[in-house]
Amino acid sequence: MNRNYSEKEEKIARFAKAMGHPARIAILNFLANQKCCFFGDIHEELPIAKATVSQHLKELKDAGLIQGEIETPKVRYCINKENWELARTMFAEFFGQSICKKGECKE
Amino acid sequence: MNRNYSEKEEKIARFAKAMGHPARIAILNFLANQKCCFFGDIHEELPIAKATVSQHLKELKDAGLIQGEIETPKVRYCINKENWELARTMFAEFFGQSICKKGECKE
DNA sequence: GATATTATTCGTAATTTTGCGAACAACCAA
DNA sequence: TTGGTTGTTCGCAAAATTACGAATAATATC
Repeated sequence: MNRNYSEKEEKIARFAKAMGHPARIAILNFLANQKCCFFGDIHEELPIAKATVSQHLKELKDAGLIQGEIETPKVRYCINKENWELARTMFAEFFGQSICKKGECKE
Repeated sequence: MNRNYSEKEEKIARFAKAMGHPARIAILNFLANQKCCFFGDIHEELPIAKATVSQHLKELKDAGLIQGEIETPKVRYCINKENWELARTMFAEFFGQSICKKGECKE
């Protein structure tokens, strides 16, 4: 047992964890395509109770991937563009790592 | 409450969930850079017990991101290149979605 | 056969996640 | 003031996740 996790590792894991549920992926898809973004519209799209939708939205918000603002009596949700870009970059870099670049992988 | 989740949504969520822990990100980083890939080497890199490492490896394997083969008495782990590519593509597509392309997002 | 090496599996505990309905809060309208 | 609409929060239950040490399996070596 040796090193701890780097901040980068923690960060990408945080994003990934937030994306680790189909409902949250569906929400992000929905918001990314901007078919409007009130809570009710999101809820309508999903096969789960509103309390559960609210919970998923909170997790996405806590992870920084979305943001919400009150437009009484509704709440408008949107992608957090800054962090969306950050996540895009981090995942691209992560998967962009060259495999076996040193030819150490036998096969 | 309306539609169910698409297979694509389920799939990307599955990948994301597997990546949703710093230890598993660290493992993937390690393997992607091929500093060798025996269980012991991976365990050495991480601040957790071997039983826990084994569990994380199992989850990554179940998600399809890695594969392992026995080279008695050791076990060699590697990135599953096919699914790694699939994941790379899916995440790129996911984040590549244009935001507010229809100009519906006020701000 | 006895022992050493390597990694998985078992059993267990603590915590987190997921999900729901009911209750609540905030505001507007009648 | 009494409702009506919209979402969040509360309280709870079931299931999954994370973690560990001990036990086990599989194979080599003495």
